[in-house]
Parts: sequence; C-alpha cells; structure tokens
Amino acid sequence: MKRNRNETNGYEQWGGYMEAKKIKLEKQFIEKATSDGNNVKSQIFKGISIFINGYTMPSSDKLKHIMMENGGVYHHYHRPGLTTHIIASNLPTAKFKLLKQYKIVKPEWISDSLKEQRLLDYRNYLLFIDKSDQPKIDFSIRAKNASEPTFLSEFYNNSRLHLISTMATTFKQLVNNTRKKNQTDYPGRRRLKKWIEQNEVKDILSQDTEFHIKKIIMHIDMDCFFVSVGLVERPDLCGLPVAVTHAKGNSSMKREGVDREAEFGLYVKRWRGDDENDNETVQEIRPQSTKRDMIDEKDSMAEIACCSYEARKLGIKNGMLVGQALKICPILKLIPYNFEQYKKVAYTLYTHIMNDYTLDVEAVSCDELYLDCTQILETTKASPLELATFLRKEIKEKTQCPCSTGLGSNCLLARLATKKAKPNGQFYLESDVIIDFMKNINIFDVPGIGRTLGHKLSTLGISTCGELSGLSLQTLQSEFGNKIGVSLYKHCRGEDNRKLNYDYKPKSVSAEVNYGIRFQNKENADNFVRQLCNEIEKRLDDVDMIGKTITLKLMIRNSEAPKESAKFLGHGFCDHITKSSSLSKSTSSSTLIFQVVNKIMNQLDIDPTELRGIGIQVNKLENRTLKKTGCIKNFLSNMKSDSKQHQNLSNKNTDKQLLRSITESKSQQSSSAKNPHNTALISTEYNKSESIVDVVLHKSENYNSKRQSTITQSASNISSHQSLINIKMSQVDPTFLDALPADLRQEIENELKANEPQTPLTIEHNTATMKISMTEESSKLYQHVHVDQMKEFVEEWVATENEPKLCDNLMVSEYLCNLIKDKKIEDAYEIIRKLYRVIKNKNNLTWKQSYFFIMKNVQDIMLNVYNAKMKVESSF
DNA sequence: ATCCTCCCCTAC
DNA sequence: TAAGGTAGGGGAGGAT
Repeated sequence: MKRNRNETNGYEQWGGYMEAKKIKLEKQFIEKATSDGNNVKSQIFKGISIFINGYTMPSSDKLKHIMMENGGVYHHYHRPGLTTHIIASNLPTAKFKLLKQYKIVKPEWISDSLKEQRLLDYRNYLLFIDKSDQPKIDFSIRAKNASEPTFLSEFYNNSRLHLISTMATTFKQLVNNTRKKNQTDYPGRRRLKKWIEQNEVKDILSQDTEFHIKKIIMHIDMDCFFVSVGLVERPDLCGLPVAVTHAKGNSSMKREGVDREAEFGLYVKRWRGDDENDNETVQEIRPQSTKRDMIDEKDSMAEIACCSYEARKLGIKNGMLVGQALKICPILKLIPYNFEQYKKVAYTLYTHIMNDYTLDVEAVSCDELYLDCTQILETTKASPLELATFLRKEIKEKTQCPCSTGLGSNCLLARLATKKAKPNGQFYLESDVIIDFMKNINIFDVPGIGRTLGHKLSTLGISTCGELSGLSLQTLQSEFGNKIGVSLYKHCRGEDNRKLNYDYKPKSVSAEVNYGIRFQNKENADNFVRQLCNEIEKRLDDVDMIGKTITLKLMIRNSEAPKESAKFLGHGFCDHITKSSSLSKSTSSSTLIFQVVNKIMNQLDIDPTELRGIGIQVNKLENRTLKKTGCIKNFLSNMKSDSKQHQNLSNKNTDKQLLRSITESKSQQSSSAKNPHNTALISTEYNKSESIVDVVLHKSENYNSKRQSTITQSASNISSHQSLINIKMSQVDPTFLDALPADLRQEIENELKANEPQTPLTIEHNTATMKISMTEESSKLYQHVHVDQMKEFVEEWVATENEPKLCDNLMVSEYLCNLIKDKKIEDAYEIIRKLYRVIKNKNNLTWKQSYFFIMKNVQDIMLNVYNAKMKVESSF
C-alpha cells in the first residue's frame, strides 16, 4: 500500500509531518559520516557482521564504531547469510517470529568483548532464553529513559498526545495557508448539485429558505478516528470491540520500588480533597478517578487511546487503562497505533473539503472541524442535510472512514448535534426545537464543562442543561467566576456567539515531557532541558515567532509517593511547580532560553533524581519583525572590523582568547558616551559593505562575546566562572544583557561592575578595507565564524534581504562546503535545515532558487568527499 | 482598572 | 513494561 503511493503528491511536499522521517535520515546520515576516517585498533570482531535492530545501549552508532575499529562489519540492513549476529535489546513479537532462527544477541556482548579485548561467547548474551514462539526478553537490561540522548525523538515517535497536539497545530496552519490561495472553483459543489438533480431528493422547503438563508455551521467529526483508521487494514475486526493502545496484552513486569495500591490511594485522596484537619464540615466527596479501579499488581497500565462503539457499549472508555478494560471486556481486541496513517487520512479529509467545497474552515483537530456552509448552500441550493449526506458519503469514499456531522446556527449547536448524530450519522438542529433539545442535554456534554466543573454542578443537584438554566446569571458568576458564569448561562440555553476562527495565530509554544524522566545527576537533567530548549527554538522558528516570557514547569515525586511509579517510567504521584521569568526582549534562541530555565532550576535547587516531568513554555509571542528596511546596515552598525581579532579568534576557544575577544569587541561597541572615539571608528566603512561576508566577519566577535558572557552568568555552578572573574561590565555585549530577565541582569551587572577597570581599554582598529578573493575570504570566514553564529546569520540574512545577492549565496555555500570538507556534516546539516526553514517561510521564488543553488554546491562536494548525497529537503 | 504570576481546567 | 502533550481560557490575589 505504501509502495503504491504517489510520492509527489501534496502530502509528501507538505512540511510538518516529516519530522520523524528527518530524524531517521539524519541518523543514517551521521552514521554515514562517521564511517569514514576510522582507524583500526584491533581484530577482535574479525568475521563478525552485525545488524542492529532497534534501540540499543550502547547506541547503534557506538556499536558501529566499535565494530569498525576492531575488525568487524556493520550492516545497515539485515542481510541473511551475511549478517552473522543480530544485536538487539528488545524485539517485538512479530519481529521475533521473523528473526528467531538467527542469533539475536544483546549489545553487551560487543561492549564486554571490547572491554576484555577478546571475543566472548555470544551464547552467554542471547536476548532470549529459549527459542520458543514467545520471546522471553530479559528485562534486566537498562530501560530507556530521558537520560538517553535519543529519548526525546523516540518518545515523540510514540506519544499519541504529542501527535494529537502537533496535528491540531499543523492543520490550523494548513487551513491558514490554504485560505491564502485565491480559489474560485469548487468541484465538490458541482458534484453536489448534479447529485441533487439526479436523485430528485430536493425538498421544496429548501428552495424557500434560500431567500432567508441563515448562517449554518457544520461540525464534522470522524468517528473514533484511530480505530476507524486502524480497521481499514483490519476489516476482519469490524463490528467487534476494538481499542487502540501500545499494550499487547494484560501483563506487565513487577518492578522494584512500585506500590500500586499506595500510589492509587494518594491520587484518590488528592482528588477527594482530603485534608486531615477538616473534620467539622461534611466531607465533600469528589468523584474518584475510577481510572485505576480493578487494576492489580501485574495488569497493564497502558492507556486506551481510542475504542470502537462496540467497545463503548460494553463499558470501555477512551483513556481507560488496558488492565481495567480487559477485566470489563476480556474479548476486547487491541490494535497498535499507526501514526503515519492518521496523518494521511486527516490530510485527505482537510484537503478534500478545502479544495472541493469551501475555505471557510476552522480546524479543531486532526479529525474534527467546523465549516461555514452558508456559501455552499447558497451556490448549490442544497438543503443542509443534503450537503451533509453528500459530504459524508465523499469523505467515507476518500478516507475509508466514517464521520458524523451536526448542523446548527452556531458552533455549540452544531457540536451538540454531532454528538446526537454519532456514530456515522448526521443531525440538523433547527431553531424551533432548540429549547426542547437543550433541556435534556447532559451538562458533561457541554463544551467547557469537564470533570471538575461538572462535578461541582452535580453537587448543586444539576445534571442537565434544563436544570442549569434554572440558575441565575448572578449565582453562576459568584460560584464560578465572571466569564465562566456567563458562558454557562449562555451555553445551557444553546446560545453561542463565538465566530469561526480562520486565522490561526499561536499565543504560546511549549514542550513538556512527563514520561521517562529519570535522571541520575544534574548533568543528565541539563542535557535533557537543553534538548527541550532546542525543540522550543525549532517550533518558534517554524511559526516565525519570538517570545518574551519563559515558564518552567516541573513535576517532582511527592514525598509520600513510592519510589517507582505504577506505570512503567510514568511520573507517578507528583508535586507540581511552575515558575516563569520575563525577558526584556523577545527571543527564540535556545541558548538564551536555556540560560533562563537553568537559572530557575538552580534557584529551585531540585534533586534531579526526584524529577518526574519537565516542561518549558514560551508566552507573549510576537512576530519576528523584519526590523527596519536597510536592516543589514543596522546589523552592521553593531559590528566592527579588526583583522587582528580575526587572528585571535582563529586560535579557537581557550578561555584566555575568548576573554580577549570579549575585551576587544566590547570596548568597541560600548556606549558612545563612554568611548566616543571607538564609535567613530565603527566607521562609514560598513555602509559600503555590499556583501554579507563582511557582516559575518564583523559579527563574529560580537557573537563570541555573547557566548562568553552567557557562560559567565550561569552564576552559581559553572567552573569556568572563576576563570572569567575578570570580565568587566563594559566588555559584555549590552544586547545580551538586555534580553535577560531583570533579576538575572542585575545579578550579572553587579558582579561585572565590581570588576570595572580604572581606565578604559584602548583598542587599535584596522579599518583598511579587506580586499581578498572570495576563496580566501570564505576560508577566513569559515575559520572565524562559529556554526551557531552562521545559523543565526542565515536566519537574519533571509529575513532581512529582499533578494539574495550572488556573493552571499556563494559565501554560504562555501562555508558549508568547508564544513563538509572538514567532515563536520552535522554542523552543515544544522545550517541547511535552518536555511530551508527560513526560506520555506519566506516563500519566495528567488530565495528558493538560492537554496537550490547552495544545495547543488553542497551535494557536489558531498559526492566528492563521501561519494554520497546529503539527505535534505529537496523541495518546498 | 490593568497587568503579572501561579495556578487550574478543558479539549483534542 | 510504555510512550501521562500542548494550547487556550480563565480565576485568585498581589503589584502597579
């Protein structure tokens, strides 16, 4: 099925979903890169050819290195007959059945052999104890948690919630972008018209109503989306109780440190609002979370992401734990996730509707959307239900999945109508029946009423909208707050004046992980936080925004909670901490974000081993403004040139040199009041600069000073702190300080002021124009400009120039080529990714050509050096 | 009044 | 084993 897919369709071209793929390719690519330049150290593994299946510890990368340095062979694919051993830490049953005739060995075989400098007997390292039909996996091998460098991508590849979330954002963006098209032809409307004529189902009424067509909103919701998609390839399971989950059955390991009963008890206690010293009031019994009922010691704690209507009839609910579900319904069929397929079906759904019917769509999630049908009904003269019937028929044909639709005069009514229509049905809630209809609606079906609000209402004796409408606005407001009061008051009467929102503008960007967080030390934690910061930067870049407020969110094991959580690698029963910090200048820089987060972490002084969840959030977003026109010149005005400095910087990175570079660059750019002569020296020279090359050269010192002061400010714990104690206030890039939160800035300033010199440093400036050939220039550039700086620069370049200059194209490609020659393709890849992202964002033909031009050069040199092309985006 | 921070709630 | 994310709205209470 996958093989037959047309590879050049819109889906392939469409960004956002390619992340997993990219990560995979990147890995291959790094593997390829590191396969060169090996030096053979021994022949321990002579005659051994391994293929690595799945995630291992040590990583496949490391194992590969070990093999290659010690006479062994590494296969990227399993090659029966050639591969002598399969290395795996874990194997799914299906795979095991395929491979069980081969030697499947734990990776420790390799690492231990290396340690002992001789080939050990693999039979002592077999992954399975016997070769029966079920793999008996030795679970004592190290579990994968957030200390592992590949954890985050692995987690994202398997997290349904992450998927749901990112898909929602992606489709909102898709709607945004599609609406920019000037579409006039809607083939679906023509088909609908034809269908009505042929079927002569037209009812007279609809013709009358066209004179006074009211706004009609349609709500479309796929029926139990994940299950429906899954059943396309498993038609044999149609009609049965089916659930989508990670678990394969109802068995889990008994692990050390787990006390399920104790942990569940803590949740119940918290949910009930238990409090030792509240004995005078009647205890308010909140509904217990029934989620953990009936779970015994070894029942699966995996969650059911989605279950079929047959399963629902038997009492299974989404979110239920597999252990409990199987007790309620032992015949429940469990099927695995298929993330790629969900994306495809959702994409089909959206493009079908938007290409063929209307652009007036609000995306709610991957499987749910609102549609303003006014225009469609006007042009086709169809009745609302005719439209619904026809559209549902087409969606079913296109996606193979059923959906339900509700129609009404506002979003709320359309939604409630859908609820009534489900499964696989449709319902038009007409105005004259609204009052009766609403009377019997269960409060929990009203959007915005969840378990807490719903429960609070139940304690007031209210379970339907009819009863809710008996409460005065005043009561509702004093009980629930002003806004929520109003919304309850209106919603229970079927009123909702919210407009469809077509323009998606993100207000916050966040990344959080509350699974698999097990750190042994602060370094583990820091590394992970850094990854989250990178993730945030990437997401901000994707939407071309920067943000001002950074919030850190931590989950920490509650002191009463068992050491290990009931769920494998779960967060267990935790205390929650959030703390935010406002920058004085918006940013998307992961480095800067990390500084802030790190600072907060240090303040909180949390034991890293007790962390169970970490999240970072950026709020107060604004567009990355393209600054003023001629901003290249602005850019220049922050810079200064001094060939001597370049010299200094090229001997890279000893503390002393960095210190010197700070000293020099800072004194040049310190405020004009302090050093007027320096400012003068920044000179007209820059205004003559035509090429970005100059700019980059100039900015490099500035950048390094930034990096250095960055290190300085992470105050309390960093060892380099001491060696930098001599940094002076006037030496620190003020733009860096500006971007820090006030308290942090104050702290650094105070510290730095203490070191202020008696007399200002004087620096010699060489303002002679550099007249060197492009090649010399670019190699110089390459030597002096740090990769991160180049990334930053590429971004600035694309954002601020209307058209790329040839010399800048050359400069960038030569820089990249230099990197590749130096075998630093990871760095090159990073820059290319950035370049791709910003150009894609810019969506301008000349820039795209510029990308292709640069990539042509890059691929040529790749072929030259590696005899292979770099796997990167080749279309926009 | 309006904003900010730290929550909590809800939805998918 | 298991993959407990993410964005938005809003309230309480204090600062401005």
